[in-house]
Amino acid sequence: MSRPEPAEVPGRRQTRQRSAVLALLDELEGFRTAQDLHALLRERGEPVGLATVYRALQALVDDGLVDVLRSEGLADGGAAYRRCSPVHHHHLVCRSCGRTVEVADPPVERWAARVAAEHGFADVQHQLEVFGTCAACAAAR
Amino acid sequence: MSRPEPAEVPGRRQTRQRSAVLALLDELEGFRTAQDLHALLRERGEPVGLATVYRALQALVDDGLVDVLRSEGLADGGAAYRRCSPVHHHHLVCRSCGRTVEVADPPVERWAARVAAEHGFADVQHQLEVFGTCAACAAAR
DNA sequence: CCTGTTCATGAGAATCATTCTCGCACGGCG
DNA sequence: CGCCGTGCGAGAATGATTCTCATGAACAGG
Ligand SMILES: [Zn+2]
Ligand SMILES: [Zn+2]
Ligand SMILES: [Zn+2]
Ligand SMILES: [Zn+2]
Repeated sequence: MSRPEPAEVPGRRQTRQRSAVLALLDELEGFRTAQDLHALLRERGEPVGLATVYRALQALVDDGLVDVLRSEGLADGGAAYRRCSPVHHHHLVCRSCGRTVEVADPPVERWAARVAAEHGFADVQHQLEVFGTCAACAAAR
Repeated sequence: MSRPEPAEVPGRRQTRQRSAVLALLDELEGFRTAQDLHALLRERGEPVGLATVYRALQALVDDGLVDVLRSEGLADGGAAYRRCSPVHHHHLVCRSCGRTVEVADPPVERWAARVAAEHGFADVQHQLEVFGTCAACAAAR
């Protein structure tokens, strides 16, 4: 279905490893840790060094093609990555399988800016994530 | 001024170290890392083992007396802790000094529940933090 | 107050995700 | 085809947090 692959960013070389990481992320529905991705690539016969996976993910995050989640909602103690749309959005994440839905909430955007201004804060950013158990996982237990 | 110290939770022993950690948190305005707190206690002549600081903080978080922030907004790679009120709230945090204001946003509470329900998610939780530069830090640069 | 049981402490080792080091391979370009 | 600079990978290094385990303190009962 979705295979837009605007994976071309000037200054970055296109290598087998980087393409493999992005291709894998394109197929997965939810957030996955770097180590998960590394293991999956290895299983598929696309051997990529762990350090390279981290580097590729970092580059993708910098280029805005991938979102990173550090909250404790998922993964015991590691960051999780997901191929996301480049427009501002938030996530509704399944705690047990990682399945994720991108959601937008215009009201919270304004609210964050307003409350920050009221308290004299500048340079405002916000971070909003919703965690839960998806229907499939709820049924499977 | 504020010295309510409801530090009594059944099943937990009251020790010098635990009291010291909570007392220190009561005086600080913003989020601090475990290692920061450890160093501060040491400077004050209240020597507490680092492992104990971690254990005390964990207990306080479990008891709902302290909030923990894992986002990358503050502290390079570590969790930060703060004495917070026990009612549900969110944070407006200064990226540079850690100063924090507790804020409430009823609308987002309803929004989170609704959007989760629409997608078949149960057991919903949410997490919202706002980061910025406070007036004092903005002036100081 | 005295005493035993139980839980907390702390120094250091262990864990674990992530990053760094550095020699080697390869992409892109002339 | 051959160069230059970047990307790769294996393993070491880092850094926060947790674990281990022997010792010491809290607290209920007597
Ligand atoms: Zn699920
Ligand atoms: Zn937003
Ligand atoms: Zn500030
Ligand atoms: Zn809320």
